[in-house]
Amino acid sequence: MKKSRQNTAAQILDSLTNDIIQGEYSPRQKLHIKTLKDRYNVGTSPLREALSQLIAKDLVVSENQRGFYVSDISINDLTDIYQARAKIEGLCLEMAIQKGDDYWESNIIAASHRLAKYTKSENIDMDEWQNRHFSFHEALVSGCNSPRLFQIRQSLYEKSTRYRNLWLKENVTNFETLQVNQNEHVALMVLALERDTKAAQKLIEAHIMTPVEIIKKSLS
Amino acid sequence: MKKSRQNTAAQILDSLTNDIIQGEYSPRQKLHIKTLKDRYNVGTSPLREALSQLIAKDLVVSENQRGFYVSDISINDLTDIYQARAKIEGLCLEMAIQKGDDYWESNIIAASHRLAKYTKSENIDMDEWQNRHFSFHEALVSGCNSPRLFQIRQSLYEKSTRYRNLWLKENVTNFETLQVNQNEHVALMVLALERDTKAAQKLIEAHIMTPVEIIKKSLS
DNA sequence: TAATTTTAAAATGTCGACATTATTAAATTA
DNA sequence: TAATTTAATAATGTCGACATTTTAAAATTA
Repeated sequence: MKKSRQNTAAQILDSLTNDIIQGEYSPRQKLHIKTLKDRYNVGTSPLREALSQLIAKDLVVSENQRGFYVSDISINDLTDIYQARAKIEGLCLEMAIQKGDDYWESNIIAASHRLAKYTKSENIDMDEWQNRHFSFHEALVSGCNSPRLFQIRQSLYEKSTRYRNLWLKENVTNFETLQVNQNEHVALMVLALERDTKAAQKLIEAHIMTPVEIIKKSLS
Repeated sequence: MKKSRQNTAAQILDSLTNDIIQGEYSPRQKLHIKTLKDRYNVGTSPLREALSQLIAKDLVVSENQRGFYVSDISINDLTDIYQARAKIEGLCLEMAIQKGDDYWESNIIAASHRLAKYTKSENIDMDEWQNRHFSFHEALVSGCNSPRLFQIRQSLYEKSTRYRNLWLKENVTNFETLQVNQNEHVALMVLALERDTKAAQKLIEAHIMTPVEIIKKSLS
């Protein structure tokens, strides 16, 4: 019956990571061993191994003999994460523009087209939009060719997503914002293809920082 | 008898991290559960929890049912890590120069003095020199005020240290290099105090990349 | 009543045992 | 002899049990 190539610890790490990022658990919430064992149907060891990795990922904190808690959030941390993310994305973009080849260019054009088409359409499914949005930004930086920077980028994206989701719980994305945003996407593509490093970097940083003020307000 | 405020998993994580970075274990070396249990005098759970965190830190890799291995090294990874580190250090320095106050300035001057004095001295203990060198660079970026970037910086530093140590196993640092290097340190201080962001950034990136070529050769 | 101490309950962290899977060695076959 | 199959040995990953510590509740004292 055991078919999954993953071990229990890895599986539960995925589930927990997801549940925390999706806001299934609240900041500072206690993560009782017993409760989690029942919920995910696992034993002590793999569960604690997964929690250990979440500590390394800063999504969980622990105190000796006092168990595990979901990491706290704060305005300062929100700003710091988005700021760091903006800078890293700028770095990746810089390197991508330096090294990007014809395939890099064409992938950007393709991803941009898919995003633009969907943003203009009538009934927008936010999940699908997120996918296309994500793909576009990935296409932009995909030429950067630095596994480590990409890993850092991914890790920061994960953390920022958690903040965004905690916010989306109470707010609905409005469609005007999407359109305004879309102008920036087109501009980004143009700057990247023109290899205008400085301008592209400046714009991507601003673009990423856009939601910060909105999220800030909803956290107060 | 139990006095340490840390649990076993945290203690062994420290030991293992250290041993891997110091080159106690070789790249790709198998980490047998049984052997480690005996060596560090611990049970299965805390050991596996520590190994789980090391996986998240990229110092260890694992395959289901095939155990744990020390992460492999490669020329590509070496270059990537140092490159990323140089860029991140540049970012931190940029922010530090923007935000640094009088205390930041004075700390740089102080750390620079301690490093310069020791570099000129006759019998140099490399550990002490490393400390002062580390402190100087920390002083430079300490005004940056971004916990997340600092964390990334620390993590990359750890990884690069491993490469450096694998190299130092066979080589002895020569004292001329230290003197040449020292000129750059002074230059860095001056540029930082003059708030010349661009020049300081450029120099720190080059400074960090210096050892790459040397390590590259010794890994071939 | 408020503060402190004592007692009871719950939760954490560690261990060794065990089932499952991988690896090595021996035996069999071509 | 080389390749394959079978048997044995070893290692991994998971579980539940248990000792230790923390937390909550009850009892005691001032």
